[in-house]
Amino acid sequence: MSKEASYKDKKVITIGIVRELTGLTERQIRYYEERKLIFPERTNGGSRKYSFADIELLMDIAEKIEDGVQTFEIRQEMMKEKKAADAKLRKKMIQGQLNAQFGMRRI
Amino acid sequence: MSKEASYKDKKVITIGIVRELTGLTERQIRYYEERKLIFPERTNGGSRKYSFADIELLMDIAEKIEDGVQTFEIRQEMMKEKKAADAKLRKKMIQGQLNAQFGMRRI
DNA sequence: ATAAGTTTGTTAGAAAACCTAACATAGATT
DNA sequence: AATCTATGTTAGGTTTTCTAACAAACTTAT
Repeated sequence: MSKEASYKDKKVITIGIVRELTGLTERQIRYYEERKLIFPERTNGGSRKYSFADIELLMDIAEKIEDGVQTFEIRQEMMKEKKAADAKLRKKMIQGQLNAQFGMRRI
Repeated sequence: MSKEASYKDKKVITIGIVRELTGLTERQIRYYEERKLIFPERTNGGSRKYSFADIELLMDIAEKIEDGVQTFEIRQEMMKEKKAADAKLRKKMIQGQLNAQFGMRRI
């Protein structure tokens, strides 16, 4: 419902803090990136930067790993979810187009 | 209105990122701390950690500094604002107490 | 006008945080 | 049996942060 994702999605948190907040090791966090589950940005110097959303995602990942799910399965799930979300967004955008063209002309 | 300050108030951002987001130098950021305008937390190792709220505050401070306001004046303003906010909160808490005791007994 | 305070830059050296790459291992999968 | 997965550990190097000190340009107070 909201639009203000500014805090949640801004990549501003270094890996040490992510370690503290998630309880994961840096090794794990970097490995999940290697397995394309997570996509931090980088500083000019090359240090990783994460968002709060990333942290939540990492905690979800950790839970699944504990349940014995493998990283490539998690990745598949995530791609499915993303595909569904994208479809929903497309639909909404088309709705918006229609509204822009015809919305004001309702009798 | 809101209660979910979790993202905005969590101190998770290192000084380099704060520099990038605010345009201030690290020297300035540390100086404003010395003047008690801002209160970062610390990692175990001693590195400063800021919140998004801190960053917004720093940008307000920067604006005032540009307008020629001195740090101690800014501090005074801030203390006044805080005092007002505290009073408001106290009032609200007392309201809550009253509600807890008598709120259910409304006829 | 002199003294004192404010704000910021710069420098230096040390410590903390982060990086990649490689090797190791235990367990799961093929 | 061979491969893949997930994680630990180590090593060496780079980036980031820290404090402290000195300096300079300005402003405020005496």
